[in-house]
Amino acid sequence: MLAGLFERLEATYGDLGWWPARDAFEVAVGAVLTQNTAWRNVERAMAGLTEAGLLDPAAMGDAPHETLAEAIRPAGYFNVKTRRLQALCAAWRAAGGAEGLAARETPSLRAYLLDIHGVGRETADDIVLYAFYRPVFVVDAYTYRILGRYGWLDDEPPYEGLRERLETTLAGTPQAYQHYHAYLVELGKEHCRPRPRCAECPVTDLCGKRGVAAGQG
DNA sequence: CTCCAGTGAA
DNA sequence: TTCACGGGAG
Repeated sequence: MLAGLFERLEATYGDLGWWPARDAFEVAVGAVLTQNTAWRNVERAMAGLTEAGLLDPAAMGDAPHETLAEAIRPAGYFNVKTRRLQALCAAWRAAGGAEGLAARETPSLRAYLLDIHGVGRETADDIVLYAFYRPVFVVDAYTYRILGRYGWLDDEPPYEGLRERLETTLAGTPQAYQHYHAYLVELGKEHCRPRPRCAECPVTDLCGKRGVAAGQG
């Protein structure tokens, strides 16, 4: 019963205030910047972009590599992320901006985003869910780790299969999926870490692998 | 599987 | 000092 897990997480965390952004483009930029990067550092990079006047598809897309790289430096991987952001800008403009993208059906939107250099499945689904409010469960490393320990995963199902299975099981609204993903990230950071801290975990009584020796989970 | 890279907590 | 980070490409 996954529903029970998410009910408990909702009771524990409520609204975590995800995803802080002013518009769809800002969500997409944040999604690229946060790849394997702490959100704290993404906030600094976003501030750098605002300060440099680059938080805009045209300005960012036309900026010199060095200029953009310098602005996003705190987020790390600044050279690869600069190329990815500029690929994002090119695709964003070619699609007719946020309006053009919003006009697409969800499968078409996902496919279009996945075609962009630097936009993988999780980044695409972040954008689809948080920028365009489509009902998509964002699967990430936390999802595999938490649900695996929880005892809900058979072994290690492929991304798409797991995503569809979760969406079928939960049948949630976009808002529900926005919260669910935030809950798993929070739980994964605070308790269900690589080395689990089960002692103060809010869902330990529901977990199939509670009491597992810390070190290998 | 290996880079990419800065930042703060443990 | 190591570890971990709202991952993805080559």
